[in-house]
Amino acid sequence: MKIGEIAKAAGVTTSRIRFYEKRGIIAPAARGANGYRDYPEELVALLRFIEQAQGLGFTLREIASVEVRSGPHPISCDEAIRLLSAKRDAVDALIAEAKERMRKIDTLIGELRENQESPKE
Amino acid sequence: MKIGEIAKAAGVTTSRIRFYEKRGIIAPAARGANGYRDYPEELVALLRFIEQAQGLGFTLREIASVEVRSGPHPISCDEAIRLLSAKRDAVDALIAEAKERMRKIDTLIGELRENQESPKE
DNA sequence: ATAGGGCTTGGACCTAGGTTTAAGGTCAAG
DNA sequence: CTTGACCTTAAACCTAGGTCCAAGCCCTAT
Repeated sequence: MKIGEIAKAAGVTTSRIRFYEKRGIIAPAARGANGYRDYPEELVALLRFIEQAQGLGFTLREIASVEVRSGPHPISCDEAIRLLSAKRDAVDALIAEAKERMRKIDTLIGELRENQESPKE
Repeated sequence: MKIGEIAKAAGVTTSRIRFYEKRGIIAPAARGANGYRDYPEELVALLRFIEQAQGLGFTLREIASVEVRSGPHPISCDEAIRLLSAKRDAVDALIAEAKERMRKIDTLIGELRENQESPKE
């Protein structure tokens, strides 16, 4: 598959694919006789995985550290589980913080509303 | 308070404070006769709030939209409630997003563990 | 064979959020 | 009065994650 085809199939831009290759997030593509990049269809899954991982808050660096070493089946090792667990904890902490902040905001809103109802103080 | 003092008190760098001022995240500081920035102690709390908000995933732009207006000209009670409510909704959305993120992470971890138990297919 | 797309490269540019640096002014202590 | 710590500015630089562009090749259809 040419770069445009795989980009379309995976729903990413061609420039992004080349960017990923340049940064080592994906392996350099094989080249046809004309110099065009030639991709196996499996790369579609990988590109989707990268997007998914980014959506989960992973940096490209983190993704590369998992993906590059483990080849075509990227998400299948202890390390991936370790990284995901760490990320899970981080997201959990984020939620706790956000809830605390919301509680504070709610308190503040409540106070303001009271102020409004009894403007005299 | 001079910039170094307030920076230390708030646990941020002086360059960051100047950067915030330049970007309009905080109001321009008063200046002493020597041209030095002179800060009220309340700014410590604001700087801490900015860090907190960033920790919750808010961009500086979003933070500025609330902060700048609550600075020089005190906003009305109504407007404060409106802004806070918008913020509340944003935090709420963030929490929802984070929960979804965690759900996906848990799913992935589950799949990986299954993969581990039944190795190659 | 000529037009149009798609491909190649490198490098410039972009937003976000800062840090670092250069060149200089100020202040308090010794 | 000199030293060192602190302040001022603008501008350059940085990482992350990309996009855009120019100049030029390749392929396919008409």
